[in-house]
Amino acid sequence: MREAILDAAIDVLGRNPGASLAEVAARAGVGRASLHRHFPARDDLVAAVIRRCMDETDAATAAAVQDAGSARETLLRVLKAVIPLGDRYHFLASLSSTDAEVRARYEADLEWLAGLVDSLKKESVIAPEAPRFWAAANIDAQIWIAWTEVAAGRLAAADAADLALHTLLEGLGKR
Amino acid sequence: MREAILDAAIDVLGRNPGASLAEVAARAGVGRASLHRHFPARDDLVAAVIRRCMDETDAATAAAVQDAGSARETLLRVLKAVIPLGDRYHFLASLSSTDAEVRARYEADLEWLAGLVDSLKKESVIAPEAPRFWAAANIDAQIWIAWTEVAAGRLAAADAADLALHTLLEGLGKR
DNA sequence: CTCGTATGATACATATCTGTCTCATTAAAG
DNA sequence: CTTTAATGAGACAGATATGTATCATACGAG
Repeated sequence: MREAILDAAIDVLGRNPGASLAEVAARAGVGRASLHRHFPARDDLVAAVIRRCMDETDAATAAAVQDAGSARETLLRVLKAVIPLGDRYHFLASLSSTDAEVRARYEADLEWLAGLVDSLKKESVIAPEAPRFWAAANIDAQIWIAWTEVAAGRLAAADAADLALHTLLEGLGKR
Repeated sequence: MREAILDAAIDVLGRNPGASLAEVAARAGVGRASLHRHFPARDDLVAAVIRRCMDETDAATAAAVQDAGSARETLLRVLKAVIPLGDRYHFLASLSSTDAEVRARYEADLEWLAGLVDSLKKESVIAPEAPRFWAAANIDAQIWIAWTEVAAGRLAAADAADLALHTLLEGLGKR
């Protein structure tokens, strides 16, 4: 029940952040009153979805990092783990949350990504002259693009992470 | 007057697509009634902003393409011309328009970009094995990232296009 | 200066969304 | 089978945004 509502909210609010709760309830196959029983106010629902999205990406990345040897392998594992969660990204990007906890976690995630960039530089995978935030933004962008292309059916899910990693490190130019 | 309202709408609705027309009018320094005189309904305003954004990007790219020798030079000029229009991108991305004309123009722009990718492949700038839409999506992403970093003050505007082009073609990896 | 037009402020009716409440029904636990 | 809790449907009031209408004022053209 709770889960069905949260899934529906990711889908509906991800496409249109201004959608009504009636739409979310309908998508979840649930009465509007029941939605309010689980999430008294709209903000409660939004906060719960944000928290759930972040929990899932954190868990996915944590599992991916487990006994990964190099930073490059870590990056590839993270891409493989996170690209399928692209709809979560879409949802988070579509909102501008003012919640303090949410903002703090977002900052922490960004800092973790920047730390990964540092490691990649230390291991000579990423060029040292690449700006830190530029690199982090590019990783994010590759995740976004890969998910979009997979969702559109133009790219096989199995190929997505490798293509993203290759593009990120070597670009699209002809050798 | 009209222009001031459209500028305000790009700013306000770009940040928050659900913002009220009162906010747009206030940002424009205009009475709410005057806004309705120029744009009878909300949809009229939104459609006008979309059309204006597309006109500006089309004009910018058309000027950039003027007597550009190679496809690579065309790409660089387009990046230089379009990155400063990032707020227009932000606005367009924040909306999901159902207007037929708007959708048709969007498809046309996308096809133009894909055609540029084809030219880049013919000139051996982009590797032939790079998927067409993947490449186009990456060009879009570089524009987005570059504008974001410039807007955040982390990147000099003069460096943005070159960095974007370099990242697009050669990636972030160490040579 | 005078007239006409555009603007801002305000009031108003309408529509939509939100959150609460009630009630009948259903499903599960005892 | 009985009881209890959860659900769906619907009614309801309040809040907010929208679109229209009115009126006084300021600004510019003639």
